[in-house]
Amino acid sequence: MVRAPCCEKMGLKKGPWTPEEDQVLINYIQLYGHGNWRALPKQAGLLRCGKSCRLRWTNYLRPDIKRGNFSREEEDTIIKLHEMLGNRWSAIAARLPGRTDNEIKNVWHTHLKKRLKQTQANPETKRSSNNNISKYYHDALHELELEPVNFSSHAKSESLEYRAVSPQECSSDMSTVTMSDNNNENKVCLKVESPRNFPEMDENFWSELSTENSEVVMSEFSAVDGDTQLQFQFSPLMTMEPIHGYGSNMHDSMDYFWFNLFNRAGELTELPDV
DNA sequence: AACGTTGCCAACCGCGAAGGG
DNA sequence: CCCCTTCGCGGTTGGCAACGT
Repeated sequence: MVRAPCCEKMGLKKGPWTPEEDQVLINYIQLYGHGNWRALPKQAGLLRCGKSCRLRWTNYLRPDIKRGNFSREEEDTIIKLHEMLGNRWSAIAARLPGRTDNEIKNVWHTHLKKRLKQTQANPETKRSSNNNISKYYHDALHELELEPVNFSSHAKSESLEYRAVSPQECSSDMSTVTMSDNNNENKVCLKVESPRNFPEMDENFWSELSTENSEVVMSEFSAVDGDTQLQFQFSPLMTMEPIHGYGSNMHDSMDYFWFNLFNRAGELTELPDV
């Protein structure tokens, strides 16, 4: 394939944008939108390539962009999401309203990598981050108007800190959790009757969840009378240990997992109308 | 004050995916 | 299918400002 000529050879401008150029781009997009980035600069009267215009708009001029320093909560979210998603900056940005992938990437390389190193060297900081996971999980639930799943903590053995919660122990509004030891390879099997109104998720969601940095394998998924039944298999706890200090016990792992689950569910329910 | 170094961030580059013809 | 264009993503760079010597 023949690559398109670069901007300079076409006599197009490169480098920092001037306020005048910004205004031209904003005015044009407000009037006509940005259906075709390649054609846009010519139509708008800008001596830029379409790619440069797109970048300027998506990373800087878009009206919904949040400027200014990242809050501690945003930084914590980035660290958590980076654990789950790796260098998928656009996927991380999709979960941080008003922040761009470029901005998040910069923050990661300039601040958070360092902070994470310090965090891993300091167990006390690690503990406070764990509390944030729980917070995000509950925030996500609240946003989706879902009831929290009732996990009851109980040290049944060294490797298992949750016990089964009988329906009698839960109020009628609560979800129920049943748990059984799966004799097969020391795995723990957890069956969850999900909260009401649990969002519908497609195959991609589940395949991504079970294969990517995740120690959780979904073994069954079915919808019964409008309710969703989920069954997950958890690897032995020792395999959760390497995840940067999370999952050192079952409680952390469950928070981690539910945060992951509901955060993604939230995103899927907020897909824009086509 | 002058110079070198480091940190930061906007912008660029190149690749791969998606999609239309 | 294949070819080509367009778009989006992640890695990298360049220039500026702050800081150190």
